[in-house]
Order: sequence, then C-alpha cells, then structure tokens
Amino acid sequence: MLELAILGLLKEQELHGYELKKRLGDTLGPFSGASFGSLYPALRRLEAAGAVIAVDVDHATASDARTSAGRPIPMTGSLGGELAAFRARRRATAPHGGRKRKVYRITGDGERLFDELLAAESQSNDDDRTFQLKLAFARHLPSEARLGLLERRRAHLVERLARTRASVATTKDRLDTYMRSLVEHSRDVTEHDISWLDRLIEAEKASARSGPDALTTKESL
Amino acid sequence: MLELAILGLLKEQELHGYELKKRLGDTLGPFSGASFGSLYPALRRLEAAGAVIAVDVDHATASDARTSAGRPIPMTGSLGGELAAFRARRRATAPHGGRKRKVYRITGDGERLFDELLAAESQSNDDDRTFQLKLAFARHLPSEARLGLLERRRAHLVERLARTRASVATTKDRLDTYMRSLVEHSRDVTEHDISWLDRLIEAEKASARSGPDALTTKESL
DNA sequence: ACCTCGATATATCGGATCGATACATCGCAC
DNA sequence: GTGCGATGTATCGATCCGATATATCGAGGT
Repeated sequence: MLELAILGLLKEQELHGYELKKRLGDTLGPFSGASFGSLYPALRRLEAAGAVIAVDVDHATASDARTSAGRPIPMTGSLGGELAAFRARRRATAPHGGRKRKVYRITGDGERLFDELLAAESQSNDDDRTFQLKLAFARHLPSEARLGLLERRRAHLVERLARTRASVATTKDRLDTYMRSLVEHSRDVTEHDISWLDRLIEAEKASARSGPDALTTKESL
Repeated sequence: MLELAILGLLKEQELHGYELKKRLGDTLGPFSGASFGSLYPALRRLEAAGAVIAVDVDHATASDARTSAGRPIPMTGSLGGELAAFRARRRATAPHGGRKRKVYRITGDGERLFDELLAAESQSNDDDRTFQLKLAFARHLPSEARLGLLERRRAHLVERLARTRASVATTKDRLDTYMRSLVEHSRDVTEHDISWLDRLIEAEKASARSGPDALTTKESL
C-alpha cells in the first residue's frame, strides 16, 4: 500500500514527487520500498481519486510557495536554513536545480482515505511491510485500534512460529547446515519480534489506563 | 527471482505446479513468496527457455510415474505412508483428487541457469528475500562463493545500520513513540542479523581450513 | 442415491511495483 | 563555455500478487 505511505507523508506537509521519494527511503526507512515507477502512477491514482491535488510550481513563484500549514516546500537535498539565506542573497527568487515541480496537497477525501487504509485489516501476505507502515502512522489511530493492530500482528507471528516449528519437527534432519541455520535464525527473529510486540502491547494498555494519548507526543508534529 | 527457487526445488526432484507451490510455502518458508499468478508464468518462461521440460501425467499412469532419480512424484497434502498403504488397498492404482498433472523436470540448461542465478550479485533492493533464498541453496555453491555471499550481505547490513543510525541522530526527537520504537527495533534486528552472519562467516572459514565440504551434510539429500 | 463441500490441480486477469531508462533543467567545477 | 552531476517528472517492460474461473475427485451428510 504505497498510497498509505504517500498520504501519511502528505498529511504532515505537502511535497513534490522527488522529495516524497526521498522521504519514503529515509524517514520510512526500509518499511516502505518505493521507486519512481510506482510512485508517479500512485500519485496519478490518488489525484484521479480526488485524494490529493497537484499544483504546478515554477521557479518564479517557488520562493514564496507555502503550504496551507505555512510550511515552506523543501528543495530536495538542500540547504537546511543557513545556506538558504545565502542562496536568497544570490538570487532573489531562491529557485533551485531541476525543472519545475509538481506539488501535491492532501484533500479532505484524502484524509478519509488515509484513515480507511490505516484501519483496514489487510491479512495479505506482504503483511510485514504493511504492519510496519501502519505502526509508523499509529499515532493517527485511536487507542483501541492501535491495540487491535498490535494484537493481530502478534497472533500472526505466533501462527508463523507454530508453522515453522511444525515444519522443523518433520524435516529437521533432512536439512543441510545452511537451511537449518536459516530456519533457526528466522525462528529467533520471530520470537524476538513477539516479545517486542508484547512490550508495545503492555505499554499501550498502560497508557490507555492512565490518560488517553499520553504516549503520543508531538501529535501534530 | 522465482526462477531460482523453482530450479532449486526441481534440482532435487521433479514436481508438478501445485506441489511446487506447497513447497515454496513450506520448505522455503517465508523466504520466497509465491502465488499461482507468478508460479505458472514462471514455469512457462522456464519451459520456453529450455530450462525445464513439462510432461503430462494422467491418472492411469500416475501410480507408477517415477522420476529419473527413481523418486515417486508426491501427491500433494497426502498421506504420509501409513495412510498411503490403506489407500493402495482401496484402489490399486493409487490415483488421487484433482485433474491430470503436469510434471516439470529440470534440464542441463536449467542446471546451468540455476548456477548462474545463484552466483549472480544482485545488489537489487529486494535483497532480503534474495539473500535468504540463495543461502537456502548455498550447498550448491563453492566455498569461496558462499563466503562472498555472506560477506556481501554483511556489508549491506552494516551500511543499512549506518544509514539508520544517521537518520536517527538527526530526527530522533521529532519521532513519536511508535516511530522511535519501530526504528530502534529495526536497528536491533539488523545488529542481531550481523552477529548471526559473523557466526556463519567464521564457521565457513573454519570449514574451508579443515577439509572442504565438511559442512555440507546430506549433499545429495 | 444424491449432492454439496473441500482438496487437488491448472490457468488467466488486472493491478501494483520495480529497475532501467529517457527527458529536461539548473549549479558548479574545470 | 562546456560538460558533469544533482534535481525533477515521466514511461516502459517485466514480474509478482490476489482473486477468480475451471475441472475432477473423495468424503460425508441426508
């Protein structure tokens, strides 16, 4: 679900494609692969669905293009502030490398779509990626939905562990060293994941008891 | 690289599509996703490339269909032995549910293609899956190639870890609880992976010193 | 005797994603 | 000044997935 990742980023700040790609690789780390070949089609889909609106920004107007949230549209890879001042002196309308950009802003429908995608119980097979992505945006979920997400994930991992153990029990001695090491390592990782989830679940329950939203700091960035 | 997984399984025993799918889900566990929508096209590609040959097997001849290796073609999901005897009593030519099967056998070209795919340095982004798959078939690699595979993987993870740490250092306090927990857990898992690889690398070097192929038990199953 | 259900088995379709590539435009170094 | 690298948008072909269609058989209920 690339749409979810895109909407989640646009929720905080409107961005153009190239910068969006950068953040999908950095902020969302390896939780969400992305490439231009999937990003631009996804943006077109979202635009067609009315979830985002695209605005062309050329160099002349780029300098004072500001989002509805009053946040300047970042120029990728660029100049965190001090350097920007220098740039501004050099050329009044601080343009930048590259051609004209297309800035995407999330709409009301987009916000609703985001909530829907985030709350969906996907049960699909690429669940690893999907879970991590949803957890990354868990602050936008109500507490009981967060708990449900964590517990569904836990159940999924427990079931995976059971299947792995069953498979190991029947074919153990037929496996060569590498297969065995792989399976055992995979089992360890899954167990580690489960105990991590247990910690998250307990923390979530604790925060639900003592005042809602105590965990979600920097709620609106 | 579904082809690699398919060829690796067919290398040990000729199989039909349904059983192949089962094994891609069981034996290769979560190391190699697979679905009919990708499996059958992949088999067609391999057949077109001359890497495998397909033989139709109907119910009349199914009972004594045996591979060139003298191994019976398994009937999926079925009767691990005791039950098979009962079935055999009930109906002489132990046919089975389902329609006629198409059994695939690897060719010489297929073996060469397998070696090629296994030795390829993919550097691609879905490297997690690819590495695990290659390690699962590492017994088919010469020792130095195995070592190369492990060390390339280690370097990849070390680099990922560095990027994660850098990202955390710059954006740490801007992350909410869930993002932070996710990133930290991801970091822990990567570190765990690296130390696991270190153990594998050391074992590999040790086995290279004291007699080649000392590690690969059950070489030919 | 019939008949539905589930397992076995092959196959295709549409959609999502990827890697590679093409293209444009600017800043900067030489 | 000119060529290189970063910025930026876009598309192509291939692959993979989930859902679905089709077919055949055994098991079990009624």
